[in-house]
Amino acid sequence: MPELPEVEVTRRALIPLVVGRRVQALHHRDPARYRGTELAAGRRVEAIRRRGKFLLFALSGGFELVVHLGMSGGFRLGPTAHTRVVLELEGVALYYHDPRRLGRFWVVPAGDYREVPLLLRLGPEPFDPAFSPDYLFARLRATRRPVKAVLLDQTVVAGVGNIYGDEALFRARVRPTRRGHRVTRREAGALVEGVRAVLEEAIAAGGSTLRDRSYRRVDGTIGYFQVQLSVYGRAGEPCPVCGTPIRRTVIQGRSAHYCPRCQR
DNA sequence: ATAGGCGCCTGTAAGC
DNA sequence: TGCTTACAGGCGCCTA
Repeated sequence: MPELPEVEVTRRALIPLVVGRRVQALHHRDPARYRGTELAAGRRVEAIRRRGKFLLFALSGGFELVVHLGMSGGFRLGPTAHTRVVLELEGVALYYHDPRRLGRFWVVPAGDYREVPLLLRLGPEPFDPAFSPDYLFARLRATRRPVKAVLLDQTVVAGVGNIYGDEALFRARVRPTRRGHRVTRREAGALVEGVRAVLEEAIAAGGSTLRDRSYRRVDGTIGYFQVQLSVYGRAGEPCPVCGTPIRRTVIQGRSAHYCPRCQR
């Protein structure tokens, strides 16, 4: 399911349900995927933060529950056919739904992310001033990888995934296959702006629910940003700007969509 | 450094 | 209809 907007929408929905409540128990049958969860029992949830695509639940007593939703994870208010973890809190239960089981939980001492190497290596948040045109330009200039691969690299910027990567490139009018070192300073600036704009709009729309309808908000409703997607999943359809058919290609083993006329 | 492939998992849609 | 294949919002690891 989730890229940064879906994770952020999840975070905002969970705050009023969870913050201030004590965790009574955390049930599951997969200690390899959901690690150290016995450490959460009896602790109060003090805050929920987000870093890239990770959710960070601050627990009383100096612990933290780190959650990564993988491709199909999400929280629901009731059980589903693919409930993998049940979080029992005072007065509420949360059901972690994850058909593909690619999501992971870790309970760790607060801020101790040695078990979550990617979290340690994450690049700047997209809305942080550190994710600046100069910064992105420098990162692009240093590599021959396709620019889309650079945007998907969580150590470059945290939270961009396959959908919003394509959309940001479309807005910046840069073709996803372009090599990093051939991106101009001006284009790097447009990419920073494109990433921020698309993420912001997607958060405001409650995230994107694609054709398979697998992404749902915590209350079970869908997100509406898919109606505003310009290129993602639209191969063969006309570009919303110039009408040229959208093309699909593969970069890093993942589909990439672009307008061959608007994006050079 | 980087591309390509596979693995982790399961579900759904498309193609024959 | 039934079977097979491709593909899916993520990420880590291996080989060349």
